[in-house]
Amino acid sequence: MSNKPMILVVEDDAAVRNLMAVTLETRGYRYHLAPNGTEALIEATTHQPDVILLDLGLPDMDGVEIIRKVRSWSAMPIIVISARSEDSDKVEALDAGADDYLTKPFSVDEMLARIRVALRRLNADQQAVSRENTCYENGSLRIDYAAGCAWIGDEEIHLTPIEYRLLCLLARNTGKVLTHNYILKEIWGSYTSSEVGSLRVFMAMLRKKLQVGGDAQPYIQTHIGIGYRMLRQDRTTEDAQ
Amino acid sequence: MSNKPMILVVEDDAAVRNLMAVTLETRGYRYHLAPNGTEALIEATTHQPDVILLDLGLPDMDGVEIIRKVRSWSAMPIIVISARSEDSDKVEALDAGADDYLTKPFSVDEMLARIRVALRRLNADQQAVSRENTCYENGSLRIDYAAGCAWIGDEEIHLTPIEYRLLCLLARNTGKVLTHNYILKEIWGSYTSSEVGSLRVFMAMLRKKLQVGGDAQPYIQTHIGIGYRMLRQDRTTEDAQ
DNA sequence: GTCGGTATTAAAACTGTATTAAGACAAAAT
DNA sequence: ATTTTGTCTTAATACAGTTTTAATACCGAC
Repeated sequence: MSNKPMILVVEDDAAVRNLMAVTLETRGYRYHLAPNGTEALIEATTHQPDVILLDLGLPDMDGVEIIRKVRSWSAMPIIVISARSEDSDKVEALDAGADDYLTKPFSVDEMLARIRVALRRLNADQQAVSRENTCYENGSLRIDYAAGCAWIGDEEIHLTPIEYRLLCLLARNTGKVLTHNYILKEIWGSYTSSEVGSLRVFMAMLRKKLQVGGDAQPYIQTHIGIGYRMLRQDRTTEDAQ
Repeated sequence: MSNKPMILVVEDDAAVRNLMAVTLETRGYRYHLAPNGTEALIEATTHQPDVILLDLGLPDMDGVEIIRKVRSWSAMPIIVISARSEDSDKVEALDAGADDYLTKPFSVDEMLARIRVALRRLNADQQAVSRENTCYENGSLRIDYAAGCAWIGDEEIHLTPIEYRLLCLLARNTGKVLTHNYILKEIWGSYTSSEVGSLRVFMAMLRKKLQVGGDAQPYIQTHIGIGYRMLRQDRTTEDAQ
């Protein structure tokens, strides 16, 4: 399938046909139109659409016939759109091979949703592709916020919860000086003077852990009497050599 | 698939539930009944139905939630049967992963026809879909989502429903740290009733079962104070030797 | 040299975790 | 109905990792 899914619209009413065309176009679909059964079958074979939207009330051919013919050589999704709302009609079309059945008048949103169902089934695994870029990179330091892990180069560094949150806080404010009080409030919620000692211990720990594999880049800078700052390290050690 | 297709009916109204049971039985289907979301999830994993008929108005859980949860480990057909006829409800359910949407009151014949559509597609998929689409592999661990089974090497490991869903959840998020709360919400639905203690027991169980046949790869990693993570184990034990 | 603020280290206190076993519970079989 | 089988939860124990506390060494400024 190319980037945009292709929909074949089989509908004899020109007004409805055009409405569908506009709707599909604005939603990012490609489409072909067929006003009758004969052309529908030709279009279906020549353009190999991803989904067929099929009106049953066609002038030249019974809609169920079309379903059977298409089904004889293809399993492409067929969504019937029909004015007939009798159970027998639905059952007949569905048993002939249709995948879905919408009765007129129908909601455009519902139709689009059912098209998405058909497309989703076509390539079930393609939906997982859209993955956010949740990574932070700085020098050879990399943080994957989604995974909740950090690496120096290729080596993962194990961080305790407080260490990890501290690193994230510094990373999100790279270049900014964060005061002791601000950090304590962000990490511990509240602060007392005695807790500054803990902060220092964690900073020492972080710095030590950020030095694995001979990576001696000074990520964390001390600002005496104020707080700490994460420095931007654009060149990695690999690049520098 | 065995001789008779298995349908899971999720419906809180006992009268409707029984009506469905009778209908399905006379048409030659096997069935299981679930009056709420929690039991629905258990049934879905234990009996591996061919189709789920899902009422959205359940007492304990939002129906769309159930769709999402089931979709996280299975592609089994889900036909929603709901009293809500709003477009937005339909779109939400369909986009969450439902395959079809029927509004009450509905025709029994139409329902049966739409079940046949789902079953027909299931058969087609099972012939067409290759193993890679439905299988997860990591080291010598293999999960077949379609079959609902897991293996270490050539040895199948028997998993209880919760264990299986837990493993799938971890597998789907290989490399990511999943928090306790997230896991509890995904598996149990709500994390107020159950406690982290149960989760720990299941994790211990899973780890033990993943160690059959001298395969001592550490698949599941603990992140203290946070949660768990499934590690990628690219080299299998066979390859390593 | 002394002083304020800081880095580093080690051990104590604490919290969270693995594991086991026993009891509760539900489904299937007799 | 009753037993059997299997699963899930709860509770108890020992254990590991994390965080804090405290003690010592450091560095620059005055």
